[in-house]
Amino acid sequence: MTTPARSLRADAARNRELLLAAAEEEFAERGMDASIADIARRAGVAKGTVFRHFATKEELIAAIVGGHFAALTAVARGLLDSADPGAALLEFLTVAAEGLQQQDLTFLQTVSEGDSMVAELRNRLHASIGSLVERARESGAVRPDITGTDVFLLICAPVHAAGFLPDPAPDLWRRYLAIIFDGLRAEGAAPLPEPAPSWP
Amino acid sequence: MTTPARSLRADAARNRELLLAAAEEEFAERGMDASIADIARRAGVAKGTVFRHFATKEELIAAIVGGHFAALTAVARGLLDSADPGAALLEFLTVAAEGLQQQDLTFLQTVSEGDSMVAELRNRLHASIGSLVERARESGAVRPDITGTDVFLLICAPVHAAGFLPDPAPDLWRRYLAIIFDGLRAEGAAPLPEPAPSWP
Amino acid sequence: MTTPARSLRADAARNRELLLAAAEEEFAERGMDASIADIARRAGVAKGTVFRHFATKEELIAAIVGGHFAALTAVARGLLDSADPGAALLEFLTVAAEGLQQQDLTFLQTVSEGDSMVAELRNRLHASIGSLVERARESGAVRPDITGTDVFLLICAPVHAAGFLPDPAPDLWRRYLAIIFDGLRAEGAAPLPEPAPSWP
Amino acid sequence: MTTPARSLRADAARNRELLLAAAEEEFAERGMDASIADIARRAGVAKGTVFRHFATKEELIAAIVGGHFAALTAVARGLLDSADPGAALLEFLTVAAEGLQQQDLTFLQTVSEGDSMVAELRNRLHASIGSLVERARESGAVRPDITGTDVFLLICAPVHAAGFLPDPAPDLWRRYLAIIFDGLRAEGAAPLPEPAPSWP
DNA sequence: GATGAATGAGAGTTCATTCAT
DNA sequence: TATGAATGAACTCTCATTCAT
Repeated sequence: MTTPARSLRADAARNRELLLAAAEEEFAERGMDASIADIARRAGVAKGTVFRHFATKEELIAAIVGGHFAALTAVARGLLDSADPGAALLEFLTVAAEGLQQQDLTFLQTVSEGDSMVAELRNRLHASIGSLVERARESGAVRPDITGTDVFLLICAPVHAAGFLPDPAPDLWRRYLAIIFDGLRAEGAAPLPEPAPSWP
Repeated sequence: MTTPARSLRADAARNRELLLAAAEEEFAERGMDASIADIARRAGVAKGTVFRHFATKEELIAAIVGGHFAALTAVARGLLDSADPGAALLEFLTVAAEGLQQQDLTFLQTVSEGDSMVAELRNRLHASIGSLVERARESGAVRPDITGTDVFLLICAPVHAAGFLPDPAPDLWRRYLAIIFDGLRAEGAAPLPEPAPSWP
Repeated sequence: MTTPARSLRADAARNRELLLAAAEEEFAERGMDASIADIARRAGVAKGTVFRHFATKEELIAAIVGGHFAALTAVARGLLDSADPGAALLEFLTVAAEGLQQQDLTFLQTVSEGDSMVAELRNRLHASIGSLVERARESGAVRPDITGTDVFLLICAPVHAAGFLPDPAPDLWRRYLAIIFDGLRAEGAAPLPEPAPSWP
Repeated sequence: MTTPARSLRADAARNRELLLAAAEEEFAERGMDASIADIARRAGVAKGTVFRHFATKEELIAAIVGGHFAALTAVARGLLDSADPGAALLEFLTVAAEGLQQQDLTFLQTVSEGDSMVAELRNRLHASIGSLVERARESGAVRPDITGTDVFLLICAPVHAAGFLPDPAPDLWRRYLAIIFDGLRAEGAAPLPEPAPSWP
């Protein structure tokens, strides 16, 4: 009963999602060496179809990274009116790490650094985190000299640390998130060296 | 006082050093995609010379990673009889990060994971860090449930975090080292979630 | 009656044939040192296209050798119901040598020794020759102690012998085939030294 | 007590022999892919020393092939005054095949085709075989239309035929030499097709 | 005379991308 | 629109050969 024109679009949309999912898995397993051919095979489409959806490999990577940024932005915004700002910030970092936990995809960020759409989504995420941190700071949950940029830069650290082990326990990153979050609180700690970085 | 009998070997040894330095720079700038051809060009030697010194690209990477591990082991050992164990641990993490600061080379570790020489050097570094942490723990400078493995895994975190900015201030990593080190101390902090990881 | 649905495949199939022909010529002229680049150039396609059709150089060689085996098997089978078994055997050896005559490709056999498809085709050829020889033996056309394996091993000898001359007359091999075939008949000859070899 | 000048020459001569032996073994095991480096290692000398004795790889191969030709020439000449010319010819072919038996080195002949020293030695061998065959022909031991060139071209055939089996019995070639030699006699056989080849 | 470090052309192979069907 | 065959540049690695020591 769907109109043919729509069914084609639906197919295309479905292919796009299949491709993004396949690409993410493939990048997770093979790192930057994941090939377009393997991604296409995993998604069950032909190589040419990948390029119909994403003109270059970089564009595909940008879509993945941008998707993550957008999802995290939604999470951050959803936590903005939480009653406990400190707990909200911890919750945000936890959810963010859970998304990364399966495999470290941080290397994709470097590749998509120049993409303007990604830059826009990254800015939005940064802004949302900024609000989250501001509330936490005002409530005394984190040091007064911690900024949203600091938190943004530290998101991946727990998963990344655990990833240095060949077969890390699936929840090991929670241990390092706890350590780092304690470092953000650190009641009575001395002021941090180096000024907070400015956002580009 | 120089040994003239080794003049040719001296040339070869010099080339080896030139190659290691060139490779490190090239990997830093280009990531895993650094090519042997570019490394050779930067070192001022022919492509074939790279393979005379390092039979495969992986062997070259292993030499770089192993060299870093060995250097850090020496640093850790030199700090073992320091009067202030807590300061010694911080000093170690600082020197380690300084070595990484130029650029993030952590992706090389993944490649050389299977190399037995690297594994041996990594084990030695891990053991030295273990001693450093044990002393710091006994002196009350760090949480009682922090292990050498924890510290080993966190070495790269400060530099890695700063690296998410396109043009980070050269000493920005010191800010994140301070945060993480505070998390390691965290007097009166609750016990960490997740047990400390075992070393493979 | 042609299948238009396969027009693209037809192009690919044509390239495959072009490549096999070019490879055969190139191997004949240059021996084992024939390069994929030269083969591609002679076939009028890009280097990458060679690898689309044959994943490795060995696979290409296996295709050539297997093709020859299959063609010879067809010849042998076609001669099985000939009225004169001795003449049929001679005809088979003649046709086989004609196929080799252009140039000696026997060195390719060594390379493809490990390939299972080639092994299968070689076994079939061996079996067909076995039948041909059995009939010739029963009819008294060849010595009683000659086996199919003997004949299989001697197929290339006439062409190979002629090939030791720099510019052999194009039909010189017929002279050596006549000599060897006479050796197979040799009425009243003494029994052969060494038992007939077993087929692996 | 040896003069230094002579001891050096003796060393050099010894190295030359070591190299030829090592090269022959290496070519037998690895075929044309035998590398100068492996030959040098097997001979226990440095790569540069190989090139002091043989300016190019082709020169080394020429020395091997030429050595075989010279040795066979000596054998042929030694058999020239044998009482039974037919047996002498068979003995020559047997000794020649025994030299090849260890491994097939015929592919080296192709490479050294252009070398003038090899050509000279090949001509001498051809001439000696010519005398051997002439006597056998006159004595009625071989067909009247068999020439020395025919025999020259057929020398390798027995070993080559046996070599098509993966693990031929060490004396299997004797079986094929018997067949071919029977073909050379073949009393009452029809005249051979194709005229005898002329020697270049 | 012997050594082995250096050279550099060229090998097989991979892969993002294009384009005819 | 989707396909997958074709492309060609780039890669790692090999090896005969040269030459400073």
